[in-house]
Amino acid sequence: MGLSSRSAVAIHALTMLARWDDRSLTSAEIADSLASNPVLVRRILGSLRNAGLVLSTEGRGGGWSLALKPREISLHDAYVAVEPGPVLSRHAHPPSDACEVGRNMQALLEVEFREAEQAMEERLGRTTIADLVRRLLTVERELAGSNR
Amino acid sequence: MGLSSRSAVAIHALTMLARWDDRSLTSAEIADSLASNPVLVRRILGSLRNAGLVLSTEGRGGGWSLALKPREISLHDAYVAVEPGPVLSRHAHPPSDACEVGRNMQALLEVEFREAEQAMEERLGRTTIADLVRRLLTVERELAGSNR
DNA sequence: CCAAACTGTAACCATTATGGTTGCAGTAAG
DNA sequence: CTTACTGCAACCATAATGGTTACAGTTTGG
Repeated sequence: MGLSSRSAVAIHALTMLARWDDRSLTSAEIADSLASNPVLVRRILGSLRNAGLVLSTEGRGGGWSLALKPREISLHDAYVAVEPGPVLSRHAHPPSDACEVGRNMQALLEVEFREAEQAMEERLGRTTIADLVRRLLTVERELAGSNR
Repeated sequence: MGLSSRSAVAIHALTMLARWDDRSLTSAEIADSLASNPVLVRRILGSLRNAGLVLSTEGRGGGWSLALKPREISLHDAYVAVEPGPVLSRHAHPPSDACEVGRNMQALLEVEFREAEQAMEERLGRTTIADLVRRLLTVERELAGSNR
């Protein structure tokens, strides 16, 4: 399949925090929306907090809120905060040094893969959480109109 | 980590086939260069054959060769031939339909992730196996020169 | 005709990542 | 002092991955 769904969860959570930024949300509320569970949400929001994207407060009435404005958080920010490794995996083992191809392939591939990943990340950086909230509200408004 | 290393193996193998395109290579030779084993190589080359990139001949003296010219095979071709799923994973479960964010997030993310993946694939499509062989030979030539 | 050298597959294994879950300590508010 | 949170360790089931063995089928060379 590919990477984990952590990026999807992170972006989902950030969008919720931006959508209801007048109050703080609990990990249980976010887990409900994700049809997941609070511990998983806290794990991922913990990574986002380490990256300085969200804040958490403990104790009763605590919860999570954005540390930055929605327009200051890109999908790329969420992605790098929660996704550890590279998208395109390199050789499992270093290839044979005895082979002309083997001893050069890693370096050649490293360049190609890195640039391909950067292209993807650059594209992710073009959309912000604010963009998602705006589109979200547009869709909801149109739905409300058609249900009149 | 991320995706499998199948793309790396596939590109490695294609580069070997292009480098020594006067003869056919066996899965054992390619496995040697990869410091891996023949069965794994045959599995991946099998995918490349299904994609029409390589040919195999059975029996004694058999092996693998390119079905196209090296300049007609891009890294993207190898990537799509061996990599099944998308790079960026979507939600593990469909989110809650009761939540305003939940019921819209999948569609919004689908657009963003797809475009990001396309940016990556577009970049992979810009390099061909012929490019890799050329760079490979350049490096080897320089090494030979400095060892004089 | 037979042995050697290949591909093609199925089956299996160990390791790892992932999502999910339980349990519990710590903290803050009412 | 109880309630409602976060924080975190521990654990589980599942799936993907790379690796390996085994063996049937195919082609060539002697």
